[in-house]
Amino acid sequence: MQLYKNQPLKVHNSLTGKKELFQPINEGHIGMYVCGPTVYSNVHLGNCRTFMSFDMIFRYFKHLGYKVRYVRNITDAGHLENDADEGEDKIAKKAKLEQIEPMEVVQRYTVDFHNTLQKFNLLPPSIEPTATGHIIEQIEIIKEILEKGYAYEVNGSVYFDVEKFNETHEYGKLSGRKLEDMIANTRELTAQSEKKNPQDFALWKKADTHHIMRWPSPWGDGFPGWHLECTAMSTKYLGDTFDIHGGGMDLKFPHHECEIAQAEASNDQSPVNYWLHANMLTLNGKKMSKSTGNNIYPNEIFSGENGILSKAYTPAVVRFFMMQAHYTSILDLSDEALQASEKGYLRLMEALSTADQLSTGPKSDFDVEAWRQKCYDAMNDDFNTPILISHLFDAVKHINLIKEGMESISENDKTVLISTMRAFVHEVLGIEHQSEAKDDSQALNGVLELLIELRNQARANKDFATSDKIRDQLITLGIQLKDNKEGTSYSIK
RNA sequence: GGCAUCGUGGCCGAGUGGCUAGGCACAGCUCUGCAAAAGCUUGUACAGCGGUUCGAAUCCGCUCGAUGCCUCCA
Repeated sequence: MQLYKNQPLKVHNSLTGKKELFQPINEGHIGMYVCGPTVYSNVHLGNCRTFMSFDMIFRYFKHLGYKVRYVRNITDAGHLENDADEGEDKIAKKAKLEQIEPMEVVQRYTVDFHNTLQKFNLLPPSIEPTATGHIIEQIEIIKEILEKGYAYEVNGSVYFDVEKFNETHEYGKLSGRKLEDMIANTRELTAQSEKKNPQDFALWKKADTHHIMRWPSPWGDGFPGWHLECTAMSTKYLGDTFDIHGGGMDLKFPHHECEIAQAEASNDQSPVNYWLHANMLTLNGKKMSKSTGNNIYPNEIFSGENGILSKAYTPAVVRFFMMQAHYTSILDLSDEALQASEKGYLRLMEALSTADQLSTGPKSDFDVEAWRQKCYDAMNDDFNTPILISHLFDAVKHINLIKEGMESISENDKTVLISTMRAFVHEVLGIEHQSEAKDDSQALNGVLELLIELRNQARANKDFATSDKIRDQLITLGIQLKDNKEGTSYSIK
């Protein structure tokens, strides 16, 4: 029996603003689309948070036994830089700036994107389609929308007619906006545009003579509008209506609003049942953004080379830090917060390895089954990872108590405890034990055994100068000696 | 200006009508040659002002403040 059958899951649906019981269109199967990055520069940490949140969601679905088709696109064309007429896409601009091919830009930053996500232990999506690989599909959708009368062509560009669409549909339902309000608010400026209304958005843009990224179309050479690719790729791989669409909060309007409009205009059905939005990561209380310069790159955190943090943090620590906040909450990154997370992370990892060595008794002093269900309850409540983690720490406490001989656990409960801990920490949260000085374990282990023996001899001889020297020197190397009743062990940070 | 979200103890961060989330830091205790690690114990916080209620941090209103979107952004 699949887990999902007895673990009812609630998700916060941005479309209704409510937590709803999640029910996939096809039992046991989930189609999920998440807006991926535009690959015109390195991913910053804020991007990573969003993808990490959906990675956790993807992982939990899989853990529950669902078969998930997870589509996350790569935007390698089409995002307009400026308004209307001077429209130029970011990738073309960057390519011109660096005097290289647009596809070189795309390649470089796609590789960076994959490398970074891999460090953060993100699972690859099932399909990672590119915008440039789906130009034909996008053109087809434009044709459909034109046929239905929700778009118009001007000088080789095609625009979506928002006002017309709004007569029969509800533009703004996702972001809680009303078209009348928007019109009332934009009366100033924005004249001399090709668009009938400022709210209209491009489905296809004419490429001027020196525009490098261009494709032929029924309306002349040009390139697709930036909302269209997601409609094309999501419906192609997941169907006209699919279960989940995710993305960053900042994409809610206009991007996702436009996706809904395009899909409804072309095939008259609401494309998505559950819209999920991940909230922003802030730095010094401000949103991280490439354009304002308020950002930090993942590699700067891993290396410690940045002007913001006091030290380096491993990807696992950063991931744990992010998992300690709910995905729908704004999270502020700071050195203090990362330090606190690092300690908590180490304690959790430590408990995970001591759990294996726990000796068992005839009965358990703690209700492992009830605890296990609490972990599921937390995740079933809109993927509440902070609560899950609080329960994991509850288990940490018991593990340590059992180790100290103050509580006991039965063989069976121990097995459940360990497998549940592992499942949630590794499988669902995607947190692995990463330590910097790990790989040379064989030799290092022997050396440490020797040092521990020498130290204990010194202690026996009351030569504390020597024993303390060994202990203190090791701690500066990140190796912690731990004296228990059974002897001395160590852990590497 | 419009729309939206939010304001929780020293810090981070859950929760949401009555039943002290959790992490980190701090303090005391146990352990220790001294420590560290680990364990135990302690913290009555919910922006302000009104209102609803037997009861609100949690619901409603207002005020103040923050953030996001309204132009490309995860």
